[in-house]
Amino acid sequence: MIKRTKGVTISQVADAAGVARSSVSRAFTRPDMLSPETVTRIMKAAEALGYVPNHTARALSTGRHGNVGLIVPDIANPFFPPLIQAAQLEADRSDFCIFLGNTEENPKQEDKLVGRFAGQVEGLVLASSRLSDERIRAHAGLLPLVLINRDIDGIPRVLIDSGSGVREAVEHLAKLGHRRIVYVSGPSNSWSNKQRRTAIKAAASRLDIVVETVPAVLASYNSGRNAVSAILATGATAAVAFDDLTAQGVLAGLSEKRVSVPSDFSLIGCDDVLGAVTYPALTSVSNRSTEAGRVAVSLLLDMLQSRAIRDVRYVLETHLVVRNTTTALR
Amino acid sequence: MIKRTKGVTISQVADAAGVARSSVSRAFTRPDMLSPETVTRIMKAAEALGYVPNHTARALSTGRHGNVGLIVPDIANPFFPPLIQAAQLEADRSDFCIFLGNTEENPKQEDKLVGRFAGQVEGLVLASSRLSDERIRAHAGLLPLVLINRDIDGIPRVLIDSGSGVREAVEHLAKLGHRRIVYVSGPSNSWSNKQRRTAIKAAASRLDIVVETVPAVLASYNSGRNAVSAILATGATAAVAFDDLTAQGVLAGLSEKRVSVPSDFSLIGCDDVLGAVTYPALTSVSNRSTEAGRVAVSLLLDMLQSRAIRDVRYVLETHLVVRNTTTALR
DNA sequence: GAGTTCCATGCAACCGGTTGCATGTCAAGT
DNA sequence: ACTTGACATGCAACCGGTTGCATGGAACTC
Repeated sequence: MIKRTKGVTISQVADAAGVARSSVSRAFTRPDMLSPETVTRIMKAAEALGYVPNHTARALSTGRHGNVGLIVPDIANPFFPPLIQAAQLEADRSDFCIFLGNTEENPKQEDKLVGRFAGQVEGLVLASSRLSDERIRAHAGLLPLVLINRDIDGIPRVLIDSGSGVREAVEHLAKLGHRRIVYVSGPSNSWSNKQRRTAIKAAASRLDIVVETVPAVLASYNSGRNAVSAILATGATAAVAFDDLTAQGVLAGLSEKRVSVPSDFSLIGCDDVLGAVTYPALTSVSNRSTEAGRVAVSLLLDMLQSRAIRDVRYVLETHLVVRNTTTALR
Repeated sequence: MIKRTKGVTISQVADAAGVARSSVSRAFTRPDMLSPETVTRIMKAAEALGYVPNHTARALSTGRHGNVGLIVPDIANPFFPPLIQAAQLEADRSDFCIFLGNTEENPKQEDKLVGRFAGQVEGLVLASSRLSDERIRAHAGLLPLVLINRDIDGIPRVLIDSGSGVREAVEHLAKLGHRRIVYVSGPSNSWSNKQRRTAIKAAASRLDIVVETVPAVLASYNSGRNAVSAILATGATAAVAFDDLTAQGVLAGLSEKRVSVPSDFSLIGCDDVLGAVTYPALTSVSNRSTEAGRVAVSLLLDMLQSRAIRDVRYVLETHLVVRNTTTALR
């Protein structure tokens, strides 16, 4: 059986060291205000008693608890773990802790989480939020907010411009001789999906390539797989998928239909989350999710410091990473 | 520019409703103690002012803040996201929030995070902790702790018994005619790695199969890929890898050496995190990470309720999921 | 040696809730 | 009509820190 030791308070330390509570407090927060001897005496007493400042009490009186929240739609989507990791690391550098929320792609759940987090975090990062602009604006009125992959005026945001990479993807396919391609689209309410579809169409029309869109409903392996018949029906010779997961599903679906990649069909993913880890290595549009997570948290911490909200719009460009699922048309 | 509204306090609501602060407090926490009319009057006033109870203040006086911590060694390892997701969901059901910590496989960082979390969480789940038994015991003395994939007497723990699945894997290979196999091992300080290696050796010796161990240092794609030469040098016809990531690396390495899977070589992964999402579909040992996350949090919440620590040892069995990377020896 | 500064420390109010106990009111019991 | 009890509400202490201001003594000035 393990017994719990309960908290040592500042008063106990003060008694032990023969000083006032305020001095103990200052020994920990502003030691320069005290004489060095007093500080060491207090520290010794604190050490001996095993004193640890109570985070909650400190938060109550200062109003700063050193926590930030991070809300993502789906942790299981491989796009997010690196983002979360980077956010965590960045927060850690400033001794902040991260509250993590997963919304299951559900705006109601997202609203609920924001509410639960508000009050225990100093600020919030919303990644790929599924909330309406109005809801986001409303939340931003209550606490500092930074968005990732949502573009709302007046709210600091970090945008991964997959457009630039997608453009390269189309150019790459054009150079390989493909004239008819498919875009396997993702969730219709996703900002990234709109961005990618728009970029593809623009690039294709510029290069005189025909694009058809096949919807994959969700960004998932199975949707990609189920989309294969529709993809082949278009007569296209190459496809760009909304993300790597979808692409991987398409890959599997094609292989089941004995269409081999890349000799019979070229395929490009987005986000580059699986490309380097699977076989055949997927040609994909790089994502900058790590930077996005880092920058978003760093921006948020800046806001907390300066107490001012600047209208930042931080754009991260992406590029095509060519691997082994694309080849020249014979 | 967005301006922040600052907190409405219980006193303001009390004034507005013409009652004492304590009544407002009770209206929110124990409405049964008040007359229904008073409650509605208070609620109306609160609503009008936009009052939201201050979580921190409440936590300070009650000692309960409704947060639990979850610490994992590597979010980017696909084993963990489903675990985190399930933990989150379970916490959510009881209106708890999750603090997430990522240790980068570093015990120092883990220790630091535990320290930072303690004091703002009511309890902690340590998944695949890299800490020593002593450190874990020490932490368990300070706050309620539940372990995942660490087996320490006296501390509640959830164990994923990959042994059972690994045994099935060896039996499967034996049935296919393989007599000489390789275990591509993972991090040496990992509990799961020990468990898997032990299970393989036991099963193999029982079935009269030769096992050689090839280390892959880290559980990663590249380590697996680099291990291929050593694997082939053993003359084995099949391999079981520490996890799916490693297996995927081995797959890539084999393919580079023109060894095709499964016709020339059979390969089995562990954790089943990629098998269903890549091509060719990887035969793998199922993981139960979702259940593990859910059960661990549920156990922790139970502990918090009853304030008692039971010595729970919850074991989740695993099974082999046969897909397309294993075949009979010709 | 008296006046002025400056520094180290203590005092006490405050952050925003919760809760044990006291008080007052009203209805039921006899 | 008087007691008794139940119930609704208020009072004030408390959770564990932080911080503006007051104080006292030492050093410094002239």
